[in-house]
Amino acid sequence: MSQVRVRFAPSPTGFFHIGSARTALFNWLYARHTGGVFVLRIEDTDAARNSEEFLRVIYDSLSWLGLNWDEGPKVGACGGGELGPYRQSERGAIYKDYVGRLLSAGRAYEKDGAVWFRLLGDRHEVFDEHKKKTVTKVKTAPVVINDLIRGRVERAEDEDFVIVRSDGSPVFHLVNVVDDIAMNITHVIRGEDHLSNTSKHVALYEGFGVTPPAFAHIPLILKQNGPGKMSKRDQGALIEEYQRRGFRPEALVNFLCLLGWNPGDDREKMPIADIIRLFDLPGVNQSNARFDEKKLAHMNMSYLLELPAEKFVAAAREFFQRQAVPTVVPAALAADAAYFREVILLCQPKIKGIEELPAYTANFFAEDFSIDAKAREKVMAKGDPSARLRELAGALATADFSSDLALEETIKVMAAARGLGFGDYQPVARLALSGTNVGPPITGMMRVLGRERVLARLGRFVV
RNA sequence: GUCCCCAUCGUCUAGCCCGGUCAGGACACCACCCUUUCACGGUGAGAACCGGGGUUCGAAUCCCCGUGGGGACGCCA
Repeated sequence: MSQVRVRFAPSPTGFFHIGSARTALFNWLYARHTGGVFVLRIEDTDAARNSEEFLRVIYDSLSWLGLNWDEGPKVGACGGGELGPYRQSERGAIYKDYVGRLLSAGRAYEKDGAVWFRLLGDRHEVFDEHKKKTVTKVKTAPVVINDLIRGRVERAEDEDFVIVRSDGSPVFHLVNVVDDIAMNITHVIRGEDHLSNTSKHVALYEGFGVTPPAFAHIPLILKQNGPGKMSKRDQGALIEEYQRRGFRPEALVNFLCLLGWNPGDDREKMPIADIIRLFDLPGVNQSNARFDEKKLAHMNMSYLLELPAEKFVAAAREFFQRQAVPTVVPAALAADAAYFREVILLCQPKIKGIEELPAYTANFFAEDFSIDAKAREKVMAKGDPSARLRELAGALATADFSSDLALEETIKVMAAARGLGFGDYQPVARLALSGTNVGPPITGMMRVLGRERVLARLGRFVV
């Protein structure tokens, strides 16, 4: 068989939905797995709802996820191709030509100013409960779809349908099929919500005298709470949201792959190259999957943890730069780059997401941090914190601040001399230094803050 | 209302096609360990074959019915 050609055909509505992302991803994976071509086609027939800005959302989201397209609108290194234009708003003449063929073959007719596709079979009038009106039903031979994921599906289309509106604009079913024919699409991989439409599409293929492509209907993503499929209004539905929150795209991609597909063994976290190698349509599940943000968050953390230092620092800086104006951010960005780097790397192993960073690191960039009342109460309730603080300040006055280990040693020696341990100093030191009882290792904090600031904070802290 | 798809722990899933395993893993939850706080990590516990009929020596696995969930029935895409 010739080269696989798949397509992703989003509509620029201003949102890039997580379900769309997975459809794009599965198409892309199949293209990469088979050495085929991934086509991006923009379904922007609804002129009123489209804009260049909305197109950007699509391009940005796909690029961020790493789903590069071989043919389609030219954006950066992506796009191009001989079978364009790849925006439906620019393909009017092609649709007109295809509709003309149907008209002259008697497979389409005009009624009420619109063009209708004519089904083949006996006709009779019947009252439709759902539409609350009398319609003309057509007794057609059932269409058989050999779905690559679902197997044999049979469905009979039973009413003629509009393919060109009375205002002259072509309808989705028509343009979809025409473009798939014109762009030599071999495999249509799309959401299960289109399974019922497929009988219409197959009828159109037959009308054009073209063998339909292979179909693969992937399961839907259901909202995590409540009934129904995920919609753009649901929590966690938008790709831009994850991008904005500093998620790792590779984590989101990995997570999305696992919604309805698996490598056949227990592996979950895996490099994209492995996924490409293992991915195949028959391995895709048939049942819908419920979205689980906790599992995604865990996957993201896992990727964050292993991110190389410079990439992590860059991701953090980028995230800080995009923040609206929380008080700590300007200070953090104004800070010395080397210092910023030290702070961020100190916190990398401790956080679950990039978005925690501003709050988590706030006390590194400002001296006027507040003291957490609960933490204070806890610390003050045990031992003699005020004495510990004085002793600590004394020891640190001459300590070596160049390494965590040296600091730890200094504190341990000083503690041992008094029959105490590191743990007797850690809580109060943390409270005085950061105002909380959580954070990165205390010696690391001291090293990064430096002697001067550490002593100042210890001295300033009132017991 | 009509049509289509689906059905294993709370969630994502392996196992199903080619019937025989203590029904496995991950997230979440709980306990313990590690520990310098908080995390990470480690160990362990609890947790599922939707129901009913068949077929069979034997059914999560094959068949039928029911129930439940999802989707489609636009001059939206």
